[in-house]
Amino acid sequence: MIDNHVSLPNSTSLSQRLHEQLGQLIQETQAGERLLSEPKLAKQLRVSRATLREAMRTFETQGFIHRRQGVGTFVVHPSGVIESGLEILESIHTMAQRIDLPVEMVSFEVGRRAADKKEAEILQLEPDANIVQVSWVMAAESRPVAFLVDILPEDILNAEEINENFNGSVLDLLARREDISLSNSRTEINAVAAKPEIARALGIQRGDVILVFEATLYSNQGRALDFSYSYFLPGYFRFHVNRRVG
Amino acid sequence: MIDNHVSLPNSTSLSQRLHEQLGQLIQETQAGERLLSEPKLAKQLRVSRATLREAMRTFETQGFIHRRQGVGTFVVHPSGVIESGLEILESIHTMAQRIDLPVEMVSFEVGRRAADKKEAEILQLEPDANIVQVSWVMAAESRPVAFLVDILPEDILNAEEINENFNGSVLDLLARREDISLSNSRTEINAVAAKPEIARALGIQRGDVILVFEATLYSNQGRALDFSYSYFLPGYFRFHVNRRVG
DNA sequence: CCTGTTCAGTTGTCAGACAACTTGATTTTG
DNA sequence: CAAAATCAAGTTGTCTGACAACTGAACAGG
Repeated sequence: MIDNHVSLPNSTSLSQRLHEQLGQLIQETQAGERLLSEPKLAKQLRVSRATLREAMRTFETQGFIHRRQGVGTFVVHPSGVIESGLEILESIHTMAQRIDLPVEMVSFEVGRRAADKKEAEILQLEPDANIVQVSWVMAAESRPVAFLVDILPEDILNAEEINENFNGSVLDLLARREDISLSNSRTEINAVAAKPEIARALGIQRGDVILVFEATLYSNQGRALDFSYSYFLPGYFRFHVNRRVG
Repeated sequence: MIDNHVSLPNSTSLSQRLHEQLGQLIQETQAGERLLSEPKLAKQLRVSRATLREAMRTFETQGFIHRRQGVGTFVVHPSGVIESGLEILESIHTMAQRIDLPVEMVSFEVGRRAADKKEAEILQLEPDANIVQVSWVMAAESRPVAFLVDILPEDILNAEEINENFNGSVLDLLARREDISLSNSRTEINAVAAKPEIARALGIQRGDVILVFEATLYSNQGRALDFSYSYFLPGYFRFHVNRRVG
């Protein structure tokens, strides 16, 4: 057995591995069941109790386990796949792959124009600064199911770069970039009646029901990198959130 | 100065206080700014570094701070109020109060009937077990804005208890109960066209756009306590989620 | 039967230490 | 002089061992 004191290349992999192991353990444990005590679990997973507790905190924060002093740690509700809800940001493309839904990109447009007032404010730009707009329609089984629009400052991503590398997700494009580090996205959720241009893109009637996400993506430095509208045809996707009691 | 080693009544208040203090500190710090180093911050907040780090994990998990080994901890995006998104479960009633929206309960029904197949499965009941159904319409400025339906096993909450204590939220009712401890809720989000009964309740046209939440509330033991449909008239509420990059 | 006590096991918190990493200044080297 | 290598200080990541606070069950005494 390898002593965990040896100098491994660090690269955040210990936390990461631990997180995955613990997540798997929680998933394999039935709701209501107790976990091994912290000292035992720490020994078994070959980490210190402090490190284990930090990892546990992430799951507690998300409501998957519940700790009671003097009693133990209990699994609350594995409920299928952990972290497949909205709390983790992933591209629609990745999401579709995960549920084995074959999709295609049926139309694709890149434009360049001045930002309007709302866009400038959200993206923290001077008025009339230039933005790049990427929009496309995603189809499953030859049927349009989502209409995606991304709006970015021109200095983040220019039109050429998009035309070269776009594979169905601005998010994936940004994630591969070395010079920027993505952090999180604030996503507003709403239901609307389809406006004519949306209806046309999705092949539905004007006024039909649409689920829309309005999201702002931030870098680790707190800069707004991307503002997007995502219009989903109800029924093809199931979005859920795990909500903790306050 | 008081030594923090004295025996205080514990009651989870240390973690709680620390969480609030840290949350406030993060909110007061501009996006991109660095926090004090962990040893300094721990000394200032009068907790050990280990405890501080656990608290920081909760904020990191939610994407509010970002830690870089060897560099420091940075605030990502305070963005107004922390934890006001969907990740925290609160009643519509509480939510309305928080944004100073005066609301009233314009209709209210309690019924008792056998569970259908879907309900029995979700609530983990035998088929044809009895359930209690509570439904009501919430109005703001004399206009219906939401239609709420709660479905509970009869042994959790009986009709009499509801008639006595209902103040506009089954969640608040359950939260006050000593014999059960709430944990989390899995909430599915969708957009639908209003069915006739919903349209009637909300005073809109059949087929109008409605935002609907389908939620299952779980206890700490992993039991499903409540299954609910919440129909929201778009525009009166703003729901958002903070999504971490995976 | 009921009540209070004890005890083992659990999570909560602490202090101090070292490892790994980053950054910028300093020194060395070509 | 310029570039590369080294160093130093400061930061987060992790470990160890310890004690406090709490819970639940077993136990003793009424």
